[in-house]
Amino acid sequence: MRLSQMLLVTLREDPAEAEIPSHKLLVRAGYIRRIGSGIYAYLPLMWRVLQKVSQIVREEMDATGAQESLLPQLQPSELWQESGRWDTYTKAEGIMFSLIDRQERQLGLGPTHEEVITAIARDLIRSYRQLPLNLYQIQSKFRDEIRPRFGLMRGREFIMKDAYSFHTDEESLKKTYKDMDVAYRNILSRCGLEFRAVEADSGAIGGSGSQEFMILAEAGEDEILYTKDGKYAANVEKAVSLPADVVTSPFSSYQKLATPDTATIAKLCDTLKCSPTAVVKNVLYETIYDNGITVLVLISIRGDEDVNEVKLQNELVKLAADYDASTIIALSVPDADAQQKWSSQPLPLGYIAPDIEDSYISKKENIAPQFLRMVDKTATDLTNFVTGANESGYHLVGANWRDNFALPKLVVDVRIAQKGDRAFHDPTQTLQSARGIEAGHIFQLGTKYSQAMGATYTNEQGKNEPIWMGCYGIGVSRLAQAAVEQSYDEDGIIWPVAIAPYHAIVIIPNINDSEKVQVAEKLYQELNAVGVETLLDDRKERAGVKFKDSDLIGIPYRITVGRSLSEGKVEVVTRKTKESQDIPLEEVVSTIKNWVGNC
RNA sequence: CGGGAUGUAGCGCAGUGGUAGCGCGUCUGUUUUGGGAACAGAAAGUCGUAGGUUCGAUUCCUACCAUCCCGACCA
Repeated sequence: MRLSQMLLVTLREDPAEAEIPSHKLLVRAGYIRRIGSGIYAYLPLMWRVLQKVSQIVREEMDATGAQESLLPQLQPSELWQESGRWDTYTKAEGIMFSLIDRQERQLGLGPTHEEVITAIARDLIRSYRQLPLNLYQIQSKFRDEIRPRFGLMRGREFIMKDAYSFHTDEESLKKTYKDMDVAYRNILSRCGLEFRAVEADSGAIGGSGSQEFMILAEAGEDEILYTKDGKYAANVEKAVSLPADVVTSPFSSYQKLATPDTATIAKLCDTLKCSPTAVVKNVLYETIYDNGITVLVLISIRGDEDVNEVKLQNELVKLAADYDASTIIALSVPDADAQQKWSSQPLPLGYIAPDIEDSYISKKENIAPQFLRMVDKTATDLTNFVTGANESGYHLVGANWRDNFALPKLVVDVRIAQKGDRAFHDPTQTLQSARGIEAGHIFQLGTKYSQAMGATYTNEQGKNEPIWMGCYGIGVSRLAQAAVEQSYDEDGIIWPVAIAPYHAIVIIPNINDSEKVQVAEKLYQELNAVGVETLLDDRKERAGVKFKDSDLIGIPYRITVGRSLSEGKVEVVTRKTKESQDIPLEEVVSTIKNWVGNC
C-alpha cells in the first residue's frame, strides 16, 4: 500500500476523549475513530490488525478441531425466555439491547450466543456419535455496557471470538476445556503478548470452572494475585489465601468499654491495644433482588479482613430462592441516604454488633424485615473477641460466640485475598499482585443451558441425556488494544510483528530524488512479492513527518532509501529497539524476510 | 443509576452581556528537503440543543442532550 493513497490521518496532540496510552495512540495514529460512546470505526490500519488477530485465533481454533460458523446477531426473545435470561439480560443485568419489530415481535442484539447455539444443538445433535463438537465464530457483539471505557477496551459493539462445545459427559468437556486452555495460550503467545492464565469467577454466564487470560498491563481493570512458583494465579475476585495468624486477644472477661471515636478498626485497635485479628467487625450491605425486595445483609468478619463483594454476591444469589427471587440486581454498602429509606432509627455505625436488632429495619413493603446475618470463616474461631456494643462510643471485649452471641447459621467464605497473604498450596509463598486486561475467558457450563432448553442426545443405551457444554471467548478488538497498552513508547505504538498492520515501511525522504524513488519503488515491490507486507511512504512530505508517522503507527521495520544509497546501502531501523543498520541493497529483502519469518 | 467534569473551526484550547480568537491541521504560492520546515496569503464556527432574563446572550438562569472520569457489570 502506498501511503499517498491510504486514508491515514495522524494527530499531533492527544485526543481529549482518551485517557489511557493505548486509546490515545490508536486515535492519534489513525487506527480508530469514535462514533458514539463505546462505538468505534475501525479504520484501514486497524482492520488489518484485527484481521491478523482473527487469523491467529482461527488457526489455533481450527487446530483443535473446532469448526467456524456464523450465528445471527439478531435474536428472537423466545430463545432467551427459554433459557430464563431474557428478563435478567434486558432488565436486571441490562446488558442486552432489545428492540421490537413491525410485527411487534421482540428481538435482542446478541451479547453472547449460548441460546442460539443451544437451539442449534437441540435441533441437530441427536446421538452421542455426533459428539464431541466445538463450534466457533468471530463477529461483533453488542452489549449495553453501563459505562463504556477506554476505547476498544470496553465497547458497546466489539469483536469477539466465541466458541461453544458439546459433550456426552463432564470428562469430555474437561478435555476440550483443556484444549482451549492450550489454544488460548498459543494465541496470546503468537500475538506476542505477555499474559497470565488465572482462576476466575464465572459471573452471569454461570457454570462451574472458569479461567481468564489476562494480558499484563498497568492500565488493566483487573487485579491478579499469583505466586512466584507459578502454581497459583487467580483474579482477585476469585482468589483464596491463608488469613494471617490470630494474635490472642488481651481480654479474658466479657465487658463493655467506652471507646469514643473508634469507628474504624485502626483507631479501635490503637485505643484497646489489641490486634485487628481479635476483632469481629460487622459490615452492613444492602442488596436488591430482581423481584424488588431489598435485603439488609450483616456480615461478621475478622477485623483485619475485608469483604470480597464478588464472593458475597455469589452467596446472595444462592439465597435468592429464600426471597422468591432468581438473582440480585444491586449490592452496595448503604450510605446515609440509603439507610434512611429503611432504618427505623439511626444505626450505631462503627459500633454494630453481630446481634444488632431487626427492629432497626422499618416495617415496609419490599424490605425484608430481618437482617440476613452471615459470618465469614475467619471470624468463627475467635475467642474473647472485641466487637461493637450496638451503641455509639462503646465496644464489647472478651466476647465469645454462643456465650455472648449466637453464631450466624450461614458460615461463608467472603474474605478478600490480598497481596502479601500466604498461599494455600504453600504457606511459604506469598501472593504477588499484578494488573491485567481480560482478553479471554473459558467456562465449563455443564448442563445449565442444555437442561433449560431441552438440548439432549441419545446415549449408547438409547437414553436421552442433557448435552454437556463449554464456552470460550476472546475479545479480539480488546486484545488488539491491549497489545498496544503493553507495547508503546514516547514516539508511539510498537506492534508485535505478528499482529502489526504491515511488517515494514519503505521511506523516501526526498520524493524529488528520482533515483531514490526508483530504488524505493523496486524495494517495495520486491518486499511485497516475497510476502513482507510493506508500506511505501511516497507522500510529498518532509522526511521528519514520515519518520514521526512511521514511529507513531508502529510498523516494526523501517527502511529508509536515503543518504547511504551512495554506498549501495539503505538504512533499516527496528521500531522496538530503535537499532539502526545500513544494509546493502541486494540483501535487504532477504534480511527483512528472515526477520519477519522468525517472529 | 449515584458522584465529578466538559461541550467554542477538522484536532487541542483561550475568551467576552454588544454574535469570536490562538496553536496545530487544511488549501494556494515561493523557498526548503534525514526527525512533525520558513515566509506570504486563504478557507473554515447557527459558541451542544431548546427555552427564559435582557434593548441585545456564545457569555447569566433553567431544562434537556452528548461526551469523559470514579463505582456496580464484562471479552
